[in-house]
Amino acid sequence: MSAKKNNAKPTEKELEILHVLWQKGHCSVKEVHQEMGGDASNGYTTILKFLQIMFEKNIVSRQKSGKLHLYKAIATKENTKQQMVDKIIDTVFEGSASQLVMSALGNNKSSKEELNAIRKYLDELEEGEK
Amino acid sequence: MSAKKNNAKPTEKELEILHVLWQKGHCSVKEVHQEMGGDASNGYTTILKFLQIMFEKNIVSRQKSGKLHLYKAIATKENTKQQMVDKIIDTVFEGSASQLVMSALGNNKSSKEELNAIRKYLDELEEGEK
DNA sequence: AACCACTTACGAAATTTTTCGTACAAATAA
DNA sequence: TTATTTGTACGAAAAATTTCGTAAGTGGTT
Repeated sequence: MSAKKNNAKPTEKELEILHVLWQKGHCSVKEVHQEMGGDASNGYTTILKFLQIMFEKNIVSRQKSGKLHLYKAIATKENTKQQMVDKIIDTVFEGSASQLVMSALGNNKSSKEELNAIRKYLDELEEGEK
Repeated sequence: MSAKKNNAKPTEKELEILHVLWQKGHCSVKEVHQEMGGDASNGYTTILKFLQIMFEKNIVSRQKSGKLHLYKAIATKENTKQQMVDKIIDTVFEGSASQLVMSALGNNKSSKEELNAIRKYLDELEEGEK
C-alpha cells in the first residue's frame, strides 16, 4: 500500500487555501489564516485542520521549522487549473474546448490586447502542429 | 415569503440531472433515471428526491401530465455554463478570461476546424466592438 | 370493491465538507 | 519551578450533499 493518490479535485475551501500557498510559497498555519482574513472569516483551528487534512490527502507537503509547520502546495497552480478546465470541458461543454473558449470570451469583455494574445497563441498552436 | 432564488450553483449530481433535462426537454422521473443509467448508477427514488429538491430550489419546474410529473430545467444550459465559466475565471484565473482560454486550448488538442472557428469568433468580437 | 402497477412524498441514514472546542507539547518568561 | 504563550493534534459537532426504504396516492382492471 502506498501514499494516497493526488488526483482528487480540491474542495472549495481547499482551493482557497491552495491559493494562498501558491501565492506565498511556504506558509505557516498562521500566515494562511491571516491571509484569508483572520478570525473574521475562519477560526484558526479550522485552517489548521484543513491543512492537516490536505496533508493527509497529499495535496500539500509540510516541513518543520522550529516548532511550527510550514506548508506548501504539492500540485502547481498550472496543473490544478488544467485539471479544472479539463473537467469543466468534459462536464459542461461536451468535450469541446472551443465551446468553452467562446463562452469565456462571450461574456467577459476582454481587452483588444488579450484578444490579440489569444490570436498569437492560436498561431503558435498551429505552427507547432505542422 | 417568496419562492427561493435561483442563483445557487448546482451540485455535481444536480448538474448531471440538468444535462438530461437540457438534452431531452420535459422528462418524467423515470426518463431521467433511465437516461442516467438506471438502477446500476442511481436508485429511482434518489433521482426522484433530487428532482423534488431541485424543484424546491427553483432549479427545475414541473407540471402534471396524467399521474406523473414532467420536469424541466429552468436555467438554460447557456446561462449555467456562463455562470460556471465566470466563476472559474474568477476563482482560478484571477479574472482573466484569456488565461482560461489558453489553458483550455493548451492541453486538449483541438482540431484545425475548431481553432478556425475561434478565430472567426474573435473577428466577430472585434467587429462588434468598433 | 379489491387488486395491481406505477408514481410521488416523506423521512431518515450515510457520506462528505466545514467548523471549532479542548487537550497536549514545547519553548519562554517570571 | 510554575505560569504563559504559541502551536499542533484529536475528536466531535454542524452543515451540506447524496442515497434509499417505506408509506401513501392515483388510476385502471377484474
